Amino acid sequence: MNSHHERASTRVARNIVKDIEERQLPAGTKLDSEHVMIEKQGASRATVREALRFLELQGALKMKAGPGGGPVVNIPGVDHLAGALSLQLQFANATFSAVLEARRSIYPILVAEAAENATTDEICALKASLQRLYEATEDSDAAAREARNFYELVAVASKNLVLGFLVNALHHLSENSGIDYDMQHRQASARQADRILQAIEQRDAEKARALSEKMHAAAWRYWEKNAPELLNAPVSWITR
Amino acid sequence: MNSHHERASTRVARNIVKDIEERQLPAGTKLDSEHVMIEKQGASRATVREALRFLELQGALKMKAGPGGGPVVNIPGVDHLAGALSLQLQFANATFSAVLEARRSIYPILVAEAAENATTDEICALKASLQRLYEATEDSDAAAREARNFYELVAVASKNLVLGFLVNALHHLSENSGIDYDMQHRQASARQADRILQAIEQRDAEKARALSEKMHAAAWRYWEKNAPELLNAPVSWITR
DNA sequence: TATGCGCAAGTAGTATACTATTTAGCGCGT
DNA sequence: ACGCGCTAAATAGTATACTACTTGCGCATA
Repeated sequence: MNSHHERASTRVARNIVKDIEERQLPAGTKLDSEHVMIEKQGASRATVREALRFLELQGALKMKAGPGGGPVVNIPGVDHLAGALSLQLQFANATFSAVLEARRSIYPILVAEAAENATTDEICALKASLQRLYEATEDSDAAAREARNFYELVAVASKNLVLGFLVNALHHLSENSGIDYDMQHRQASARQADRILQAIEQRDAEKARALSEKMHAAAWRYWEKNAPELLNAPVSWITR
Repeated sequence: MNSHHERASTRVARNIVKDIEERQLPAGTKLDSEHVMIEKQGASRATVREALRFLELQGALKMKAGPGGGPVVNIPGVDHLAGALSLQLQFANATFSAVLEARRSIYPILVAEAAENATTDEICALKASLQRLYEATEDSDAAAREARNFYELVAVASKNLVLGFLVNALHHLSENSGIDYDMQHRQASARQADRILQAIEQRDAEKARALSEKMHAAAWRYWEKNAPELLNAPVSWITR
């Protein structure tokens, strides 16, 4: 028996999420507007809005104004998970080096699992992404974007949904550190990604893992050399 | 010019977090009360409360009523991270099998790193926890609690802060599935934990990793045999 | 007929005021 | 000295009004 009353806004938020789950509402579905929810949930407007705001910040829904507007179901991206994670890390006084360590530990696993589970289609998509990665080495922003895309494709190919989420969230976090890789590093990264992809194609999980470990070791050295102060910089909450 | 206006409540939440970060406020510190924040932030009460409610749900602060009450700085536990993660997973239509897969992938790494980095003090703490684990095999709840504690100690010993966070959040999630291990499994788990701890003590990372993989394979078989429907059950948002 | 401009309607967001609930602190009485 | 209960402070929740923004629709004009 819950002796301490659950918060009204929490209850409303849970009801909304439960409703979305039960009715299997796809992204883009219009939910009830505020005053309808006020009636259905039997809560005041402020309470309902607190719930909506929380779910919006978590990426579970978007809110749009105007006629035909209102709360709309949304599938949260990794950036929202990264936001929640970064908040926790800030309160744990974590530094970016901790984020990099976690990435260095997890990513090789993800790559190895991708080598075991990737379909030929997924390998093709990875090859296309790699091609774009080579072409984008000139532009720092474009390279970072394509690297992110490559990561996501690897995550999908690994068939390990949750692990992919976490790795991508960590990637998002380290991107947010303000690090900027130079052209030389970007080119080297692309070549390493190339070799990893070859290992994946050969279904050689061990080789892919080893290459990935080397790649992250190189990235670590890059940080140490070019931005040692960033390694000790505390993680702080990112809000998109 | 920021064309897309940042939400007032988001801005306030960010300011509060920023303040906590800059002043390095420890857990338990009383923050300004609502009406003080209303003045300082120049926002309405509803706005301030939306911000406070969000931070409360994220575990960044607690709110207490009554005199001497108000918002109090709090260090969020893994349960909050688990909550955020579960929300994301629900929207990704993830099942508990995905959570278990991720755990199976990450935990061996964590254990291996613990073998490399644990101090003798931490190994002592682990031994004590293991002892309690043996003693708690009679009681399902107590065993689950002590297993959690053991996990947390391993996470600390690994010195990999972020990885520990993630593993513990995943553990929290799988606990929340409603799984119940029988006595035989609890005893076997304790024995396996014992062997892993021995490997950690011997600084044998590879052995610890292999044992951990075996342990998770056994846990997987247990789920398949005793609760196959849970493996395919969708993860849904947990709100403590 | 097409196009652009503006008005109106509907929604999110903000502000203010009031009631209910919780609880620490204090005082009074036995 | 003990405890019962009052009170005040602070949040929780509700109600209502007002503001700002978005967008569809229609009218006027080229």
